[in-house]
Amino acid sequence: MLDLKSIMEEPELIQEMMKFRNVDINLSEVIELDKKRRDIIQDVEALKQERNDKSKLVGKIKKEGGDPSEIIDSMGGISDRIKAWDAEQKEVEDDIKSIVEVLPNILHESVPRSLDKADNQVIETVGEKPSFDFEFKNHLDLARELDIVDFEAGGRIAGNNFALYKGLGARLEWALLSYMIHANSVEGPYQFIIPPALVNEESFYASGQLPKFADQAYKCEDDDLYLIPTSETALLNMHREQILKEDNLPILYTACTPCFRREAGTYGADERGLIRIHQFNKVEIFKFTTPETSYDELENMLVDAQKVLKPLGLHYQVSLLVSSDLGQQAAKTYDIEVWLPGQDGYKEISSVSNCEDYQARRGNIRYREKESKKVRFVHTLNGSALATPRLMVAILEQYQQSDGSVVIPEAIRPFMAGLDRITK
RNA sequence: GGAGAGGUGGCUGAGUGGCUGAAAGCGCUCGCCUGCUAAGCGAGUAGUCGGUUAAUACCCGGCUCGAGAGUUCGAAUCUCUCCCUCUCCGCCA
Repeated sequence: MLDLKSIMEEPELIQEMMKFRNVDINLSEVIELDKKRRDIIQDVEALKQERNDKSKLVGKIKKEGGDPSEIIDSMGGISDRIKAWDAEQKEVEDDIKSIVEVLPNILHESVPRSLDKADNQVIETVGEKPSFDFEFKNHLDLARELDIVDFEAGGRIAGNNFALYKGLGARLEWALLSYMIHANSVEGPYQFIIPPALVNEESFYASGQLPKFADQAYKCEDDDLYLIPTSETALLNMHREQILKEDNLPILYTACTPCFRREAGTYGADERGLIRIHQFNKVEIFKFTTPETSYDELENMLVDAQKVLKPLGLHYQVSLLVSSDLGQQAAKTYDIEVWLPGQDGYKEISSVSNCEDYQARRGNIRYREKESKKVRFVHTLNGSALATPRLMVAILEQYQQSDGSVVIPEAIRPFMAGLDRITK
């Protein structure tokens, strides 16, 4: 959620940013509504003051044994009038909120402004494209031949675009998750969390999923709970409605959860198999920081995500996303894209973002500044480190051998009882 | 799911209609004192919105004691609904 005050102060600037985020908005309506809101507040507060003053007087007169009925008579209907104004105020505030809450975050100054995703800037390339001196296979063929992923069974159990890992496939999946958790929380500084995979409406709102992206979520109607699309949704809300101590910041968490996405209307022909499925596992890293440090922490986070990826020896690149490619919550995002031979392209395997105070404001997550003792919104950052289905695709495709087997990256072997290869 | 208890400031915890935005303690901050990383003394210490302002400094006012609705001139205190936590029982991985 954007800050209403900054909208009032510099609407042109924000409108301009929204334009580069593909959002056409005229903020003059919000400004009008806010003016109306202030007018109402002033009127209703004058009435409330009168009510309070007179009520106090009644108490005083009664205590002194007098007769307050004259004053009580003079207050006829004042509470009803207040009630009416209160309702109107709420209406105006709801109108403002309904406009502002669906606006995306502001842009950090370092974010390239473009409406064309092709302008994403590759800032780093690691490793090289593997070259095969045989006819290489895509992950679908490999998985079928090695019998490690069963889409048919997944479809039978749940539906289309649900995957089922099997045998060594399941073990590889589990090993990857263990490896990543280990990298983040044993070798890295993140505290390991296993949060609920279902969250309530408040949590879903705070993370930015509601109201705009309700149609992308699986909802349990009977309980008003939502299946998380990422553990970010859960981790953010660990501190919802709290005031943290500056001394405790930054707070660093890593979590491993299944992620659930309806992906309504997003499936393309090039995204069959494990590229885009309704349920997948992901290891997330998350930070609560002060505003002053959040961009340094973002850079650190990008390094941390690569610390997980690099030892796997995969070829990948890092991109700085342009304005129009950012998610709603993000003010700045780096994507890590791994090379997938079967796609003849790079696919996002991690996305590292600074959401600044966008989510903190929605979830009312604040901290007390040590010096000034003032209460301020924290900044929140999230990143994947990493998402497994695509990681598995990358390993299968990049590590495939001419005989159809797949070599397991060395870093993963300790998590697979030393197994070094998946064969038929 | 059933029975009972409870949800108050950073924390613990008083408070059953006006003198309570809230005792006391802890914690924290500042000052004083003390020949030493202790103790003592004093003061301060919720958030948010609006007005005012150069000011996110004062000052004035509104709101907030789990959430919402109600009774009343007036509600942390009374009534209703909902949510959550704890204890016991039941059920179940």
